[in-house]
Amino acid sequence: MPELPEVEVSKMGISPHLVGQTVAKLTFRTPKLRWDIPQDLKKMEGQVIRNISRRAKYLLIETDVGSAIVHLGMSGSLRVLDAEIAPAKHDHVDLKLTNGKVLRYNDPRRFGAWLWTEDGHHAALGAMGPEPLTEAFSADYMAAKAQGKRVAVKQFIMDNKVVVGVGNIYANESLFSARIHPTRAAGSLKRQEWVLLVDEIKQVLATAIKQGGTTLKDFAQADGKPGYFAQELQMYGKAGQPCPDCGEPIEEQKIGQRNTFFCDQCQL
DNA sequence: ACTGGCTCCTGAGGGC
DNA sequence: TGCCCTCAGGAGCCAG
Repeated sequence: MPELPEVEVSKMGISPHLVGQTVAKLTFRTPKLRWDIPQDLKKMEGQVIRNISRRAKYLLIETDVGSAIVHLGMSGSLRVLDAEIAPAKHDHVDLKLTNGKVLRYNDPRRFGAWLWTEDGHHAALGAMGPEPLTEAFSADYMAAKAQGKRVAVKQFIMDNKVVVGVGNIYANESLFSARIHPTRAAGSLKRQEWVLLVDEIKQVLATAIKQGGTTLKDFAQADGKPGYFAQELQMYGKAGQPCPDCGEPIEEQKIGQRNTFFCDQCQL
């Protein structure tokens, strides 16, 4: 399940292979992923890739005539390969370069997306909260935004309109690190608790990106598993196991259709 | 304006 | 060994 760190690591992994290269051909082996794949993407053919950028969990492959907007969904991955290598199962998109390489998109569950924008705008990119690793994502911002909200704090920090890029795994982990109970109403957190939580979210995301950075060769996490950060996880997927802090069994509960792991003793 | 629930898809994993 | 059933999960969309 690519979360923001995985997307960032993917960006760092593919950028050196793509930027400055010319697109030879785009091939789609499925008409749709999460949404229909727009034929306009073929306008990239013959264009030079100027830059790869990231907004939330979307990657933008930028050319002078427009940009491909790529989302990895929960099982998507990007690899740069020799173009002669035959596509495998679930290899849905090829972006072939004139230098004999191909950017290949694999996505078993097809929750991902390839979209097209000519002016940098797209409905998928609209109405999003700040990036978590910028100063705009602060305790003051969150305290103000959460005022009067009764929604569970876990759902709140996973809401892209509040802040982008905090997925289920990192929401669980950062709430434990901040010792805040996931079912608390977002509006009930004291300012000091936002200070702690915001700090933990930033830290856990930054650490995960750094970990990914040490294994850049494997930037494409093709399976749905947590990946390189797995050994760092304290809560996620550990129901029944002892809390690393107090030893009480870790609880599991659905919050907003999402599996949630927490320690009833430590998280208040 | 808020909030909760549904939906897409397929592989993995549990039960028998 | 193998089949069948259930479920996870990002995020847009819809209904109440």
